[in-house]
Amino acid sequence: MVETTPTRSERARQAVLDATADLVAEVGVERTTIDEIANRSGVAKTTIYRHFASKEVLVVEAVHACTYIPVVADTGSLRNDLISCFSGTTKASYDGRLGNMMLSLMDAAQRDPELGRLVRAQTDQRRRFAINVIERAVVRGDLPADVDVDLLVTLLAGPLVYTKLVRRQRVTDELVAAVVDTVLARYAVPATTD
Amino acid sequence: MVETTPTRSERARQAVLDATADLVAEVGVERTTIDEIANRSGVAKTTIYRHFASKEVLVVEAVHACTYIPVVADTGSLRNDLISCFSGTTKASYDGRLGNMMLSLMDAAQRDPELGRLVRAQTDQRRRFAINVIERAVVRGDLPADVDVDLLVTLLAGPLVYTKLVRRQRVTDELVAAVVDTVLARYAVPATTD
DNA sequence: ACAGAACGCTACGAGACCGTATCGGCGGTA
DNA sequence: TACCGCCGATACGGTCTCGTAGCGTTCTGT
Repeated sequence: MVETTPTRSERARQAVLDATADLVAEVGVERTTIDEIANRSGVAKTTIYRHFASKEVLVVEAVHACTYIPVVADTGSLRNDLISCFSGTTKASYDGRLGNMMLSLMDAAQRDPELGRLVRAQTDQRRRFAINVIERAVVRGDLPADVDVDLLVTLLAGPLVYTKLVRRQRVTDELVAAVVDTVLARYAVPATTD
Repeated sequence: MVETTPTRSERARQAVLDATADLVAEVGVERTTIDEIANRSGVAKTTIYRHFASKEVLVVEAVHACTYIPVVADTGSLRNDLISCFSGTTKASYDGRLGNMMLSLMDAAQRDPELGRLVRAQTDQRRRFAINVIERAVVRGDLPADVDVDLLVTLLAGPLVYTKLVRRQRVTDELVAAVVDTVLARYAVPATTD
C-alpha cells in the first residue's frame, strides 16, 4: 500500500464515494439523490457523472468501498473463536454507516441485481468466517464430524442479526457470548465453560 | 361478524387497500405510487384521495389490514407449542404478501414514525406468542423459573427471521424443529425428543 | 322516479430528480 | 509562461409523482 499523493481527480472521486455512503446510511438507497451527493461532497454534479455512469453504479461502488474485513482470531478454542468472529463481524457490520444502510440495502437488492450480488457476497463472506472457525473445530474434534455447519452458522448469526435489524437493539458482547454458549451446548463436548 | 353487503364506497376502499398491499409487496413502499394503485384497483385517483388523506396514511392502513393473527396451540408440550408457534408465525408472516414487504417496511419504518410503530407492534405481537408459550412451560416446571425469556425468544426467532429476510430462503418445518430442539437442549429438562 | 352522494375521467400546477450542455476557471506540466 | 485537462456553476429538457379542480356519470336510498 504505497501512499501516493492523490490527484485532484482521485480526491473528487473519493469525496463523492464518501458522501454517497453517508447519504445511503442516513436516508436509504432510494432517497439518495445525485444533487444531494453533490452538495455534501462539494463535487459538482457534472463531475460526478464524469466519474460514474449512473446513480446505481455509484451506489454499488460506494457501498462496496465501505465493506471491510474483520480479523478473526484462531485461539484453538471454539467458543473463543466464535465469540471473536461474531463480535468482529458485528462491529464491522453493524456499527456506523454499514449498519445503518443494511435494511435499505437488502430492500433495494430485491430489485437491483447488482446490489443483490453485492449483498449476497457480503453475507456469504460473513458466514465463511464462521464456517472456517467451525471446520477448524471439527478437525480438532471439538465438534462431531457430521455437524450441520450451515444450520449452526444460522443458529449463531440469526439471533444477532435479528437483534440488530428487526429489534433495533445493540448487539452486546454479552449477547454474543450467550448465543454462542446456548448453541454450543447442543453440539459441543462437555465444556469447561462455566 | 355479520356479513353485510358492502356499499359502493366500501368496495372501492377495499379495492384500494388490496391493490396497495399488492404493490407494496411487489415494489416496496417507496416505489408504490398512487397512480399505479389507481390502475390496479380500478379506482380513480380522485376517489383514493377521498378515502385517504395521503400516501403514507394509505400505506399504513393497507399494511395494517393484511396483518392477521396466527393460532398457537396449547398442547402442554413445550417443544410442540414452540414449533406450532413459530410455524404459524412463519406462515402468517413470511409467505405471501406480508413476507415480501417486510424488508421494505422495516426500511421505511426507519424514517416514518407511523410505520415504525406499526412494525414494532407487529414484532412485539409475534414475540408475545412465544413468550406466552414459554411462560406456560415455566409454570409447568418444564423450564427453570429464572430463564431469560427475552433471550430465549431471540434465540428462537432470530435464525428463522434471518433465514427468510437475509438469506432469502424458505423457512421449512424442519428448520423450525431444528432451531427449537437446539435451543431447548440448553434449558429444558432432559427431553424424550429423540 | 328522483335527489343527493359517490365515483370516473381528464387535466393541471408544483416540485423533485435525472442526466446533459455550455462555458468559464483553476491546476499541473513542458 | 502557455497550454491542455479536469473541475465548478448554471441552466435546461424530460420524466415522474403528488395532490387538486372541474364536470359528467352512476349508484343508492326513499
